[in-house]
Amino acid sequence: MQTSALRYFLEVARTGSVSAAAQRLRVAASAVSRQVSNLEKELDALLFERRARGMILTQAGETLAAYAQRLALESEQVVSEIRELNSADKGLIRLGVTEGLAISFIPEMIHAFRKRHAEVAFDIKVMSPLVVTEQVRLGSVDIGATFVLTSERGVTTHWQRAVPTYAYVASNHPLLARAPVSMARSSPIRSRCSMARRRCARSWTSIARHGD
Amino acid sequence: MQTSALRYFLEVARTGSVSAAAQRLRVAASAVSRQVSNLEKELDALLFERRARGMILTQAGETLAAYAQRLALESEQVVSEIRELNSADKGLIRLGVTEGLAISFIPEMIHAFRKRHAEVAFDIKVMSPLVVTEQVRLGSVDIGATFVLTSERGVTTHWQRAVPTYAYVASNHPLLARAPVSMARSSPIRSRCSMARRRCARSWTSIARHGD
DNA sequence: TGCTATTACGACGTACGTAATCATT
DNA sequence: AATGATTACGTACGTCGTAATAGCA
Repeated sequence: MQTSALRYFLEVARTGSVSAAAQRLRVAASAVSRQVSNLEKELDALLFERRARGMILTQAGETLAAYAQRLALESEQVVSEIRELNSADKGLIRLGVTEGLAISFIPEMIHAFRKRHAEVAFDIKVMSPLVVTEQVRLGSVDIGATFVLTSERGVTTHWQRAVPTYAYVASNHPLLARAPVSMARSSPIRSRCSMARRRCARSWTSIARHGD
Repeated sequence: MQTSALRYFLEVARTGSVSAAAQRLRVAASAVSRQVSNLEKELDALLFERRARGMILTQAGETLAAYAQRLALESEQVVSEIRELNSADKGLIRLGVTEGLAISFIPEMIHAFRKRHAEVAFDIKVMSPLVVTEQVRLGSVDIGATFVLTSERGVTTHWQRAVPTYAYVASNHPLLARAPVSMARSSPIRSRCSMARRRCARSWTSIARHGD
């Protein structure tokens, strides 16, 4: 992942000797010596003091060693992060959806998808629209489904379609007097009180994924 | 400084296109494509989604891009830090010394050294022993000279020698009654009051440099 | 003389560019 | 067709290892 010059250099800094570093790295001493030398030429600075019994870091060397050390750790970390990313998520798609979609729309979609890809599992979380976009951006979910989102940085809208939207109000609500309404039985969930369903507007349902 | 694979990858991530990245990097598109492909093989993860109009980062790609971005900045910073380190300090040696040495010991040493290397300048700062070791560790001075320092992390003692140490007291001080003393004229600096010089013990004068 | 780092040089590998090939619209 | 990514292939440059050389106790 990182350039071999820095790996060689770092090993020399650790062991204090070109030959010892070469042994650990399982390469010829000349290779190590050359890489260190190239590094010094590129940086236009001496990295080591050459002493009879080995190499001692100069100030510039100390600076570079501290950097290389940090870099080695971070790179290690990032690589393993990426590795587990695509092994853990293989066959698992995490969805973040708003309440309405979780009931009606998404289950059908998943059902259809799993007919063709039975090996894929879904993890569905229900959340508010704002949280959906946030989770998408953070990468906590792979795909978000929500109502119109004003274009958000870090989130790409990949698909959207219009769906009918309704307002549920009590049957004696004043709003019912102001426009034509289509009455309907309330859904089982809301059966405790009598409701009227009124068409309001077309709203956009969006499927969004983490992106630019 | 950093591997070209990451530079290429980062440019593709920025521009969202292999050909655009190649143009900016002034290399063939095939070279860029190959490096990205190699990176994907090495990490065993897809970094981009290939779309008709270009390349879009996957989650793994986002992770790597964030890392590569940070790395690019840090590496830039370290390189310039090292560059200015050895250009500014060329021919200038910053010394941190304690008071006594600044008067008697160091000037002679510098004088002798400059007979052979007239092009080297010295910047002498007088400070307390504790501060000397601290400044050495921080790299604020190149070389510190002080009395015995208990072994300090981050500071290497390169040279030390025994020097006679004296206590100066007023000539009528009670201490003078308790042991043999060798009287001496006070130094010009201290000529305002009459002093007696008394040998106390051998103390170690140390030359220390920033190191391990 | 023994230890270590560095340079010389031939062999191999990697990265590049040109050009042909895919894939998508 | 047109745009953009990828693959094929020959060349050039870089890196390696062996071996010779140089610097320091």
